[in-house]
Amino acid sequence: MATIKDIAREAGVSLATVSRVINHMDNVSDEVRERVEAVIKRLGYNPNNAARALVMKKTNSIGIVVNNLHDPFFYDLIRGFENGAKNTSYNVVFCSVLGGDVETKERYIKYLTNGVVDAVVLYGSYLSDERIVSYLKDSSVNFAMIENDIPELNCNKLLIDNYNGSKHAVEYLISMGHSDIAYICGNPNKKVSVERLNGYLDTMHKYNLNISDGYIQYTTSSYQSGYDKMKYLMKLDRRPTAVYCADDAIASKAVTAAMDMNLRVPEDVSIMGFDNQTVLPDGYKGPDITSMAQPLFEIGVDSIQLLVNQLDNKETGSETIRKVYDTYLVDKDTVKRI
Amino acid sequence: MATIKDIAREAGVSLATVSRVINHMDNVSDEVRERVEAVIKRLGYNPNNAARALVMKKTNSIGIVVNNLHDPFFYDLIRGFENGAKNTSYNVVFCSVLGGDVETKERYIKYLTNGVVDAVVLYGSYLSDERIVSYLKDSSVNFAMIENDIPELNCNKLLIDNYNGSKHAVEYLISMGHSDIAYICGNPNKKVSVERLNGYLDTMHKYNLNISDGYIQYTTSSYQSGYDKMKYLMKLDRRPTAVYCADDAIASKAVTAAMDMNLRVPEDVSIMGFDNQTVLPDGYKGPDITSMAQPLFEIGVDSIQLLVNQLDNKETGSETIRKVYDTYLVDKDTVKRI
DNA sequence: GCTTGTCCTGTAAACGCTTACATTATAACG
DNA sequence: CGTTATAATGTAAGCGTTTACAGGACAAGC
Repeated sequence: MATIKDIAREAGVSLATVSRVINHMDNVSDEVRERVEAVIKRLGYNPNNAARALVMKKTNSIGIVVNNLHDPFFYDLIRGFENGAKNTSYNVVFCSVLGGDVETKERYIKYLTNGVVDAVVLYGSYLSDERIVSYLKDSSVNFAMIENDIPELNCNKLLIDNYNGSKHAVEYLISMGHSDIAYICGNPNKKVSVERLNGYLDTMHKYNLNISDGYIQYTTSSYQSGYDKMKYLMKLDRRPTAVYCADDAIASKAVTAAMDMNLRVPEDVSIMGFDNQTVLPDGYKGPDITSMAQPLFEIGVDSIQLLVNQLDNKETGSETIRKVYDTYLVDKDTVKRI
Repeated sequence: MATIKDIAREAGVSLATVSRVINHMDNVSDEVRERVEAVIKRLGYNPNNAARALVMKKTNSIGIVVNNLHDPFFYDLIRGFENGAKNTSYNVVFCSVLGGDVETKERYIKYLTNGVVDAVVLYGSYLSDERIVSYLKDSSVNFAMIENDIPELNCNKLLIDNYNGSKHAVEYLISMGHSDIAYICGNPNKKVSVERLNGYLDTMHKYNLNISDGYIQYTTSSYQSGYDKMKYLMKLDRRPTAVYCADDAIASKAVTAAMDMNLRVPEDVSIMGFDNQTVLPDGYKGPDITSMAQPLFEIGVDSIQLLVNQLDNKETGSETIRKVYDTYLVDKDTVKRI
């Protein structure tokens, strides 16, 4: 690989002059500029980013860390990131933490934040790990956390109003005439699950609706056990007329379970989900699921552009933002009025 | 951010000693090691990767460049990359080129290959762009190209046998009693489309089957126009009994089109795809598509591990490999014997 | 006691770049 | 013609590491 030194020698100028040409500074004579550019072209020179990052303390890139990049849930979010980065001068790199493994997560965060990127977007549950939070707390790179409101962390936050989303969902079911509404909860250790659960509980209470025995089911791993929980619900003496699920992955399993029991959705049972996940794995073939949508595309775009703005305007860059996004109902084919 | 110099000062040792401790070299006395480690912990020190990369000419990371990371087509491939990287010491970063834009692609490749990663995996069509090929030709980082066989490029290649896959698909349809077999082709400027088309043509000829007028349709953008092409085919005087599609995105549109015309799949018309794409966008609700599967997960794993091996064994690392992967038939629900 | 070897530690150069500062050449001005 | 401003270029330090080499302390062997 040719270095700036090679260019300087070949062109008969100093290192500084070559650097000036590379960085398009205007205090170089046309004659010298052309000579240097010719040599750069001839030798196929490209500046070394590590060296640049070292001296400039700036990499012009942004990192994104998510838990299982392959998960179709990220479809809109990734599109958001891609579009947010378009027309900026920043390179965006994605890192995937397979299975959400904490060691790997920590490794990637440290890797990125030490001379590789200028800012990082984090998605996923980081609450559980004290080490990561305390590391982030005194890191000097800019952060944006999506869907994770860690009080002791003073960084940019892009959050979803899960509680009110849940409330909205339940109220919609009620408005459609349902009162026997069951709930299949996600992993109860996650904050998001608790928020959605609380939205369900509070709304049921608010409208004086009874939550019969067994109406609240907890999935262990969201995708798989939703199927069994749904079958359980459908066998209850007082069978719910509507089942609200903590996310669409669960809801899709619930629909499949109902169909496998020869129940029609939504004629025999209404089902609602959360996330409005347009891409579902495993060849789901039920009706499109009525769901509370998160504006993931918008959040993806916003998080990148927010960081770019902060990086480019160093003075205002110190103040972090906290934005809560509303969910919205997307009415499809799994809820019927009774 | 604390630097090695701060640690050295605080611990009362030289820079070299700190470096030795960081890199777990054994020629440091226990007493000094502990002292240095304590300071490192106290100051929350982490080594700067840019500085390291500069002096070591090694980043311990691998880059991946694909064309639209959000595309569900990449589901298995990404899982492959993730799993291939697991248990290695390399960090893997993904870069997405939105819309396959050539400028962006070049930018990302140059970014990665100049001091950011040690090796790069490329997926997608790079044939079209001379600049990128010639850049790659005299780059010093290791490359692995997936699904793109560029003769003048001496790098690792992981290829799909599209021709024989297509042959296999058509022979299967023939074995199921079909002889009026139409083909919906993908973008004919792509090599992969040509290979699959040739597989279809040669197999039809081999079995002396007539390709009626209009039986070969070309989609412009694979996802959208497949729908219209299918409708066109279904209106032909000599309506094909089977339609073989260049990929599953097209096939899913074809199935939808057939269903919208009140044709049953596979009772009224058989449809085959290519790629065995398990995750389809847009709430596809037809039957699971019989398709030729690419071993994308395996290719993902292999490409990372191949590069890791080459990087770790510098002596054998010079010889590049070229591996052609066979596709395999996955029989689902869109082909019927007649 | 001197040499030799071993173990630990320090010194300083190097990686490839940017940039503050110095220097030189040239033009402008009285 | 001397002074001064302006523009173009060069010199050298520094970014945070690693590592070849040197040096010192100490034990072992003669």
